Amino acid sequence: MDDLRAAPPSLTGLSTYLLSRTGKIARGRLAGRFAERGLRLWHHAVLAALGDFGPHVQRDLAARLAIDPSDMAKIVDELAGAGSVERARDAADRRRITVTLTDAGRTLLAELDAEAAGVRDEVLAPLTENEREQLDALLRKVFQGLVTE
Amino acid sequence: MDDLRAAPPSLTGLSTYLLSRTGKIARGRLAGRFAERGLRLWHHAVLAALGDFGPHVQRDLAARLAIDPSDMAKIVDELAGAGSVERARDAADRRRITVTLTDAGRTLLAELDAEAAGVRDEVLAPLTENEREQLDALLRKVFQGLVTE
DNA sequence: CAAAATAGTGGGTGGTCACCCATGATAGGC
DNA sequence: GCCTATCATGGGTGACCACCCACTATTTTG
Repeated sequence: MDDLRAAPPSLTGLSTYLLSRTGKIARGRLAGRFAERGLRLWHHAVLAALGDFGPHVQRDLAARLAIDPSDMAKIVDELAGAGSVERARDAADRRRITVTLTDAGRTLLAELDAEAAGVRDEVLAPLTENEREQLDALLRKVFQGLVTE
Repeated sequence: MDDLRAAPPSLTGLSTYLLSRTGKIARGRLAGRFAERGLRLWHHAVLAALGDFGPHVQRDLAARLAIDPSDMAKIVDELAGAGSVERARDAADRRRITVTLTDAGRTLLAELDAEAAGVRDEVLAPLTENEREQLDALLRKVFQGLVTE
């Protein structure tokens, strides 16, 4: 138990510490898998947003994901370079660029989704199906509280 | 609902995504509070380890918290500068440095623990007492699975 | 039509983080 | 006693991240 490697109980006794640690490990694992493809988590988030909501004006994409428009430009640029998304000037307002998922992007998104599901299953392995649903419901409640503050 | 700010459901549908996000927010809030005191999360972790397990040889402290010994040296140096810990050469093995919590350090630790508990209460505000215990039990199970892999 | 606001982009900054190596001091094995 | 391993430490690196500013092109406002 106290094998010189055990984390301090006064930390592990905090739900938020466990939340942090487990969340960080989960994120790290997924980031690791994405890195093998030369991708980062933001790439997945952008593709997911396009998959879920359809084409976006680039600025709206940044707003939705709460990221700096300048950073979004770089991410979209990388995705476009890989052929996962297409950029098109808006005819009505030529300042705007509409970002659309390509077929290749949709395929990539499906693969990344599968990776994410894989990591989730790994991380939640100790839980029964019923417990996973409980955890999900609780986390959703907490998350909802945080984003609507 | 879809107000251009909503996160992609294919992400929020992943428990690990919620885990990541909520964990990151919780960690960020606590880091913010600590930053006002010129401290970082590692400072708290070190103090907590000393509080829970008593004095440590510096190297063991690093091993316990899974941090690079070189980084631990810097953190301990900062804590010693603030008078929160004391460093003493081990008489038996003069290469080793034993780190001990001072009274001031113990006081600081109590304050940081209180901050951490405050953030936990903030983050878990949407949950009932019973739900918090459920969440804690589930997280502990997941965490246990991850660290004993 | 001039002035102000907006979109995308390039470039840079400061901070954290996890490393890794070199060095000097000390201990232990043989 | 000599060689090797271990400890603490200083210094540096590379990745990532969240920002922020300046500039150009374009649209909207008045």
